[in-house]
Amino acid sequence: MPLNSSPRIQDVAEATNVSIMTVSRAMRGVEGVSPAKRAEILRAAKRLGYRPNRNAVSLAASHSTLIGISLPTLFNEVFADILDGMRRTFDMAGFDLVLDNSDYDPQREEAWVERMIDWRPAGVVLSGVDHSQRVREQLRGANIPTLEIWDRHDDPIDICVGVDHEAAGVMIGRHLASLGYRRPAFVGVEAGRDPRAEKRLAGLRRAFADHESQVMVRRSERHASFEAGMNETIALLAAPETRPDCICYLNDHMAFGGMSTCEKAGIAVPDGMGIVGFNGLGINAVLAKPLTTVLTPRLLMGSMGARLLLARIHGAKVDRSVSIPTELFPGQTTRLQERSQNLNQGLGQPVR
Amino acid sequence: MPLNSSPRIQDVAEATNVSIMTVSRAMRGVEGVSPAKRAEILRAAKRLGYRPNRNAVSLAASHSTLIGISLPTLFNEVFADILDGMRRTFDMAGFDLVLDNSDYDPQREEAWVERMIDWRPAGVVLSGVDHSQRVREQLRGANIPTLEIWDRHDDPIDICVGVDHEAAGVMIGRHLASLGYRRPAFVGVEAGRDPRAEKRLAGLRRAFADHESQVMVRRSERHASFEAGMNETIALLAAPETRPDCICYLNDHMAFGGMSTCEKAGIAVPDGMGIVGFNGLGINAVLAKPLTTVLTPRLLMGSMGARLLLARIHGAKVDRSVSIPTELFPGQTTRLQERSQNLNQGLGQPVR
DNA sequence: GAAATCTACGTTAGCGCTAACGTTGGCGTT
DNA sequence: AACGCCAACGTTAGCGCTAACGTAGATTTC
Repeated sequence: MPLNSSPRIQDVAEATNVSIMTVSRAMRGVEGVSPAKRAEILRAAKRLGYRPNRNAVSLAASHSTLIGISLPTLFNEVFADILDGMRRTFDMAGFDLVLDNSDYDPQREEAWVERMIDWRPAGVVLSGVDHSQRVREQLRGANIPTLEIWDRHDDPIDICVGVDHEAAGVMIGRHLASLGYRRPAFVGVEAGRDPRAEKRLAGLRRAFADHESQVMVRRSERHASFEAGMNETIALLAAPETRPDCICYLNDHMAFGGMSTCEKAGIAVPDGMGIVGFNGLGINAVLAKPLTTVLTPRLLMGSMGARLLLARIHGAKVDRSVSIPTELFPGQTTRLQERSQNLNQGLGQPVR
Repeated sequence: MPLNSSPRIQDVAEATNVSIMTVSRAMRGVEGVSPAKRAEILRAAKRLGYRPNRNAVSLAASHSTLIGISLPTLFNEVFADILDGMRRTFDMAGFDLVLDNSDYDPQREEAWVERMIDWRPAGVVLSGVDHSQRVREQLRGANIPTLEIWDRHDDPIDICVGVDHEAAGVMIGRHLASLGYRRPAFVGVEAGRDPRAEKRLAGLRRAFADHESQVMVRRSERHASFEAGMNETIALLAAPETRPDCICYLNDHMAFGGMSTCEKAGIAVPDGMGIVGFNGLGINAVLAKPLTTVLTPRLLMGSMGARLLLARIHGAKVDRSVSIPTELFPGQTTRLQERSQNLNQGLGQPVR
């Protein structure tokens, strides 16, 4: 063994007087080695500090133990949670994670998928289900187990685990409508930058269509932050005649920014204005007035997705599309119960 | 070329009637190929959809284009920022990132470093400078370019880029002392879980030693969250006789939890209690009463670290240890100027 | 008790690429 | 004309490992 170079399988073979194939079998726990010899080989390997070169293993096996993961961003607690949920599972199974952040840019994702395939990864994880045709073709063509996570779809590239965002939007809309809100607004980011948010907006519109209410929409050109929530809310409040009576935000951070803005402007939350966030982020646990939001079980989604992808990698038959239920969390930023329309109009007559 | 298998260099060589070595040179942009032939080869490669198998490249070259990155967690905005700062730089240079989260556990880090070395990575990034002796030996022994980021050290494993946390602690302490605070407290997490925080505490103690003030310390057993900040603050306020007059938190999130707790308890911030966070996190931009905190340029640190590591990988001579300056941000959670001790004691005499 | 079977190995032939060195032919030099 | 030189290729020998097949001796089968 040359100086300053790690030991190879050959070195272990020589140290134990067996062929390198026997060492290979012993190291991998494959059958065909007597228990005594296996123990001796493992001891020698440990003594010499031998560890298989993963590049060589990957080449010989025609695929690596890398899992490629593409998420839009890690600034978003949602994706950090999902990643964490997956990490433990993949780690325990001996896979290493190659991470990319697409910054919500499909072209970046496409370029990265191509590069990732060059590693012959054991699997690939993409966020959401909206991907370029080329990405779909490449992954299917290369026959790489692929998990789409966070959103759901009836025809995933391979398998998917996620939330039904349109249904969540409907749930929010019905809740608001049942509390008597009738002038809804939605604050998100530029169309295409977050397809999930657009689906929730579609659900919201569907729910309010029953009440013949239009949904006002504002989209920030920046990312979905506290500040963006403030700015768009200021814009929504500018014209009193078109002022909404409730605002649904893309997430809790924006919603918090929006709520602060309303209160600074002297608008009472939840009576003058209903505020709804999304995701149930950490911040909500310490707000004096917790946000009404939708809880999304992200860690669970991550670990479930990872386990499913592992099963798929090992050739098991798994569900193609798994839907994760969400839950509406009624905070103090929406009314507790319907405020009578009549009272609202000052008629002074109780309804019912 | 077999069905359902990607083209190899051989296929391109046959399509263009040259040896595979010429294709290899053309693809890599290495000299020794005429411009005409190079163009023809690249055209054929594109047409066939040929892309070099990275596992084979890595094996033949005896090292991969992977960069291993170990961060404690991504829930912490700090590390998400640092990662993002590095990502762009590495991405543009054609490196792929293998990510691990150690959860602040040195043993996990050690195990991961060992596994990472099996990939013969082009470089490794670790967070902080506190690593087991074995990690240091392994990385130095394998001669892998290694960047330690976020903290600084005079004898890094290889190179380091970070903040001088003890100096930051001193800066905070002097600021508080200059404003007349004399009963400081520090709220962090269990010792060993965040060595940087301990260094800041040491700096804080050093600054207050000049005023013969002891620093009260509380450490949460949970992670540095809003809630943990609340809980430890409640504990600090429990005994009125030992109540501090200012509290430094491990980060802005904890500080926000602490500030909310004080105000709920009827303690005026900043007069009755000074509150200092750390890092200048996103939340601070939207708080009604911005926290006094220390701004740490994390994106800059990430991209600078990445550029330095790249230079190191390419064999350039670089500084072993780079210190990044921090800046104290005076928010509204510490007094604006010294409140006279005399006035404080009701003597009614102006000082000086 | 001879054939069939099994256990515990070894041998051969790659996986797909690159470093290092070899070869060829055209060109300038004297 | 003889030589050296260089650009533009090709050839050889791996990188470190595994799949697939081969084989010797022990064990079982009927």
